[in-house]
Amino acid sequence: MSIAKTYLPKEAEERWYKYWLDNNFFRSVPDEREPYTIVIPPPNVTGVLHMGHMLNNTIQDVLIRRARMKGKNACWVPGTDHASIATEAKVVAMLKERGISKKDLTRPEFLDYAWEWKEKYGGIILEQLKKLGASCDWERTKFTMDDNLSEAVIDTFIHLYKKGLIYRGIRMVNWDPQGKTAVSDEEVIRKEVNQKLFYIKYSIVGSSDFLTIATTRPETIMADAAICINPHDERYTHLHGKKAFIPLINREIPVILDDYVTMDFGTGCLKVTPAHDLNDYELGLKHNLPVIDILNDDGTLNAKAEILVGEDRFAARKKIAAMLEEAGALDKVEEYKSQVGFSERTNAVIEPKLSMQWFCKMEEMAKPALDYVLNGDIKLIPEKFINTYRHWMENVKDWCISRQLWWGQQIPAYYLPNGQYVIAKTIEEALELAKEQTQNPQLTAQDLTQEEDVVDTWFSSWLWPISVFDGFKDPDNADINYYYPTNDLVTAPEILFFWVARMIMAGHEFRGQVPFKNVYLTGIVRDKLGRKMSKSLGNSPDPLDLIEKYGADGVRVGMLLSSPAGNDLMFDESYCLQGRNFYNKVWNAFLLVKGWEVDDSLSNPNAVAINWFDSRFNQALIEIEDDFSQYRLSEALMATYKLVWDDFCAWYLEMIKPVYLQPIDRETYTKTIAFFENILKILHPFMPFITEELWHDELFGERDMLDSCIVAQLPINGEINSRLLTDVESVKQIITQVRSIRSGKGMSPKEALPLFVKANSGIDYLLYKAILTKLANLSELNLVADKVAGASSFLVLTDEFYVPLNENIDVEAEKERLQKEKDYLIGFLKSVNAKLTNERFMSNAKPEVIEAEQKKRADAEAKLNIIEEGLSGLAN
RNA sequence: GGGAGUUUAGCUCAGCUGGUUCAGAGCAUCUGCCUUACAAGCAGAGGGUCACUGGUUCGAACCCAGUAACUCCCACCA
Repeated sequence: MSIAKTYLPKEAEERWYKYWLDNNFFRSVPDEREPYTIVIPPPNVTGVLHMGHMLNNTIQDVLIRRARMKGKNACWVPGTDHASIATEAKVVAMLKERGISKKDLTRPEFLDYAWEWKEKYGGIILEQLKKLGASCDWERTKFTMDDNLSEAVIDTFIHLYKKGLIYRGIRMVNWDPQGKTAVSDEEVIRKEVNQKLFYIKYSIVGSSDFLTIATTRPETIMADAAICINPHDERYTHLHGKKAFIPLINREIPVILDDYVTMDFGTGCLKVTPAHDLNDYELGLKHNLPVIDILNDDGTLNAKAEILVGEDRFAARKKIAAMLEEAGALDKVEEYKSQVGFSERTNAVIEPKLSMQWFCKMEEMAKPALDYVLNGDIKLIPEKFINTYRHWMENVKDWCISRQLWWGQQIPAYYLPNGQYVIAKTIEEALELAKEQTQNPQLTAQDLTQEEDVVDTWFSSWLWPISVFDGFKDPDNADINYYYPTNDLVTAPEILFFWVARMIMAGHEFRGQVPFKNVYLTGIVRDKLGRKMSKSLGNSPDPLDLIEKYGADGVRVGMLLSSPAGNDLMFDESYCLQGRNFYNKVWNAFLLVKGWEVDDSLSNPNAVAINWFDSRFNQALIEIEDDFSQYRLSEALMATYKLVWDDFCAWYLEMIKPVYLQPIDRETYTKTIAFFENILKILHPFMPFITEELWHDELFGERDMLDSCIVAQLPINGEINSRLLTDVESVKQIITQVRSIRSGKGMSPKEALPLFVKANSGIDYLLYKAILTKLANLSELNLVADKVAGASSFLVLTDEFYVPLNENIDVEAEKERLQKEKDYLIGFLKSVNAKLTNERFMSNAKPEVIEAEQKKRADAEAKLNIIEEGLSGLAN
């Protein structure tokens, strides 16, 4: 059992990261080079690295490092998002632990705690990104509540208000009773939930009749304003105009008619609860019904409920069911599945709630944002998302931008004593405006109160590509002029709408330009059973553990190996293992080359191998470039993987490697090192750590330290000798065939075999004698004019190969093999001939297709000839 | 309910404008090897009714229609 050679030591990752930082590799300032810019999708400041981040940031790092190596001025701007609800919730929880209640704090006191929290825990995720090797320009790190970024939020709010795009109004909004704030439609996650459908009897006033309604929310009956039935529903029309008693509280409500009610759902009767359901609200408006809001902001029942006051809505639901049962008003209860909205940030069940909020009109801004994508100014990768994007942009609704929180940018609205308000950046400006508006010069700042609400977090992150370059305060500064529009945005499809689309709107609105040219939408990371990774399932590996186990390079390669754009990625640790094995392979190839001793007196016997690999490398490079240009990162990586593992290690190094302990000639040595350098260059974006480590070895000579990352200038249009490439493919086949014969006969690889060639194709196999001899382990290689009797044989193209063995060959088996091949060729020729004699084929097919078929026929005929000769030879 | 997407080897995926009668890759599997770079490896091998049914075509994994299964997005049926 041999002991595995070591791979990249763990401390090396930290060492090289520090080296990059110390040498300012990631630092970017505007210069005369072409810029390449990515702004990071800012992770929540409360967040810790998860697998989605790993994928996302690996992709960004590959793109940015590649651009940097190609000589562009690559700038990756990192930062975090203040995430109002999530952060405020964490701070409240922290305060609770310390025995402090948010209620007892003033706004500034609370914010002090929040900042304290942010300073303490806010940088964790960015530190984690460094472990992955992320080459961000850390000096540019931004936070969505940095002074300039917050100021930009206020300025844009005022700008949009002045433009008439922001308004205030009472609307039914999605209320998060846990965060005690409104959230936007996009922040509501609908999930199917098993519920109960309660059938409740409402007795008709002045009669023994009753109506039964079905509801999932019996706790809201106290907020009922009417019972609605379909005007065509003959079961109930006689009750129209009558009144019914709400059970338990015995309040009278009217029975009304509306087409909205579906006759065949439930009982065909609908309880109308305008305060707690959007449809009911609209129905209420239509029928002029009162709005009775029985819920407090935290989801408990208020005094208007009359009963169960102070109880939580879910507790109340259970209790009221029991009470109804006792009162004989509960007809039955059925199991029922329905969609329930949950808060994206707190996971609380969303309550539709009528409240005064601030809104941003979207329609006007959506149009140009849609056009950018439709006309290709912004490319979505993969393209299939264009449809979804279009659908959303064409049906866009106004955006509720106010949040009843403290952590965030406070809305710059100031209320006057008369209830009116003014919008201004400062209280001084507000006072001036207020005096003007009220014609009252006596007003003082004390008369004004600023709006308590803050804006939605997305109202700051939609400015991100501009605000990170300070493009609001100073719209003509050197950074924004140089870096904006940015190049690629890499993000998850789930935030296409509430982030990507809005950034495009903001880009147009505030700079008249797209914010980025390409949007690469990654897949969702799932486990290998296809389940989304989540804390509750416990199926998400800790990325830092993976890095510990497989190395950052291994994990990066693992993430990329199976993540085509837009397709979800079924993550499995075995990919990381494959990544680790890969960089270990590179490491070992390095050890091999490193161990060679050069003898300058030797001449170079490897010209063919060197020329071949040179061509092969240039060919692969074109393929890799092409994959990258189409953002096919996993394919680019796989092409690189095969080039390195198969072509370089398995074939090239085996071709040229000298016998153990023998020296190598200078030319082969130099060329091989040059190849290796190129390989390190193409590997670097994928595996920055090991390539950096190897790059600095003395094997590759003295070099300017700073050059080590900027390894540009690959021979993109290098020469490709295609004849050599195809001939070597034949040579490889010959080698495989000989090995296969050996393995089929149970012979040791050490046993050398003779090989006789009857070359019909014109390939000069003597050119490849050294390679064939070495890799196929031949005792001799001879060209012959005639068939060799009694030998194992095989065909490559139309060339015949004979391996005489000591034992006699099995004539019958050989006959059978040849016969099989003959049958195949005959069938094949039949099909080719069928085409070539088909008039329609000849007249419809493209000339090059016909030509190809003709060549196929000629080749097959030649082969058939050889096989027939072989067969007749055996017959004798 | 509306829209989009997927279905190719055990697994994850390629397959560009339709053009071989072995439909490709990586991983996994099987067999043989501790051959002095690498057992985290080397050599060899096996593995597929391209979801199903029809159609168009000289020719279909690819185009069209239908069916089935799965996934995602959007949507107010209590």
